[in-house]
Amino acid sequence: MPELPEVETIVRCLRRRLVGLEVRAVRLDFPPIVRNRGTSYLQKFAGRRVLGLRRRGKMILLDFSGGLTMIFHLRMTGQLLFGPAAGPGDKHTHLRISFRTGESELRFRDVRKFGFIRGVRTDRAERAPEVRGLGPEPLSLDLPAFLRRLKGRRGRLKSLLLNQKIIAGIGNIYADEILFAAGIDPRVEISRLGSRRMERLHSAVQAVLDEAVSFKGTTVRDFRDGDGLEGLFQSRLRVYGRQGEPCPRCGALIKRIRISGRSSHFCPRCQRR
DNA sequence: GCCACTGTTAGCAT
DNA sequence: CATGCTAACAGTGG
Repeated sequence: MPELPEVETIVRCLRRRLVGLEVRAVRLDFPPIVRNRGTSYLQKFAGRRVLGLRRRGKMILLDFSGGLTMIFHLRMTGQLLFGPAAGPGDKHTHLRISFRTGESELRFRDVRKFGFIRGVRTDRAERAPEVRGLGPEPLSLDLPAFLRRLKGRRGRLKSLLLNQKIIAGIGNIYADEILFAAGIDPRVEISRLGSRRMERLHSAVQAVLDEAVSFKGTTVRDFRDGDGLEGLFQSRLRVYGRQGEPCPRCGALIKRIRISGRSSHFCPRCQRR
């Protein structure tokens, strides 16, 4: 669930809470979420200060003094929460980091356990296996660079938007919203897109993601920011989850179909092949 | 109880 | 290499 706007929201929230804090202890309750070969790697973070937080696609990079970085991916149900340490916590909290000042701790929760953590040297963070293959950031991608990324690709447009190697950070919700904003059918073959529609697509990517970030992301079910608060964008969704409701533009009923295994929502009248 | 469904992506097949 | 399908897990709703 956390796509670019949700991850950006978490990063901005936690930056205010964590920067400057010194780690007291790292406790790991479910070792398989750590991708390092030895899970004891995370113990190296004790005694270090948080220098900053970054986002890359849907990944969160937490930089510590001494040149170490903790990389998080929340996948579908992961949460990164900062708050008062509460006893043993619930069974879905897999990692907790306590700090020398204050009673609050940072917790990594993940009901489905798809998310992961990897500790790396900061100077090698970009080369971590999960970060290395990511495409560029959509919000700093100008039109010519965007067109070059799409050139020579095949398949359905929606699958391309979801491909993190082409552009990093777009997931199922925003792919649908972007295609609605651009007025393009999600099933369209990429090769059939003319330059007019490529331009519309490019501006829709930026407009939708920008707006979703300003509304602090979308909470369908699990998403929370670093303080545990829900996003505000769910009421602004135009098509995602709105099958059977009238299109906000033309009134036709929103359809829901399956495209390469993912549910896809679109307006059959506004969005053209 | 059982089955279908869920926002991601690694790994495998084609 | 590029693209497409599925499993990994746990919970929810019909």
